[in-house]
This record gives sequence, C-alpha cells and structure tokens, in this order.
Amino acid sequence: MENYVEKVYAVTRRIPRGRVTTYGAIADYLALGSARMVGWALYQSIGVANVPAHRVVNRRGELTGRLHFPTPTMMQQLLESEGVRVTNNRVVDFERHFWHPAQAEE
DNA sequence: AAGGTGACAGGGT
DNA sequence: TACCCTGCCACCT
Repeated sequence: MENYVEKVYAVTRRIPRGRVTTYGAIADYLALGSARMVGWALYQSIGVANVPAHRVVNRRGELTGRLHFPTPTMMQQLLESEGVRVTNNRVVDFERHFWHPAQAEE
C-alpha cells in the first residue's frame, strides 16, 4: 500500500453489497489517523472506479457525504438499489446493516 | 509559519 | 435521540 488514501480505498472496496460501515470503523481498523482522515480520503475517491463510497456513513447512519457526489441524491439512490432503505438522509435499521472491516466478508 | 477547515467520533448533558 | 464541546490530523490559505 502506498499511502493512507489507498488503504481507505482497499477497505471500502471490501464492504459487502447492501452493507454499510462508518468512518470511525475504517479509521479504527487501519489504526491510522482519525475518522476525519477517512472522510478526507473518500473525498479524494470522487471519480475513482470501484470505490463504493456510498456505503460509508457517519456513526448515526447519516449520509453526510451525499453532497459530495455528482448529485445530492445519488448516494441514497445507490444504497436503495442495494436494498438499504434510507429515510431523511439516514439509513433505516443502521445497526442491522452495519459491517465492520474486521469481520469476515461473505 | 500559523491558523482555519472538514464526507468524524465519543462523552457529557 | 439530539445538541454541545473537545480531540483529531492532513491540507490549504
């Protein structure tokens, strides 16, 4: 791995379809920097292929990064297309969809 | 060089 | 759950 950003991309790509995780979980798993750094790294991911940034939300399950997508509704739309319901910019049953990088992927 | 900013989190109230 | 405050750390003026 070259840098912090690449590591964040790698972890983000491992998030299973239909699942979500948090900035803090990624930062914790990488044991590097803080959650803010993860947010910054994902901001860099705009335009990078195969980085499902829409599966990363904040600790409350809110789609705080939606305004950074090409369109403000894309993030929610992508999640719903994977079976994750979103209401008022928040993931419904967030805890049920939560996935931690440390747990085995399915 | 110093201070402001931000796709955040955790703890207290 | 929500709101507020503080810690966080790379980047950009």
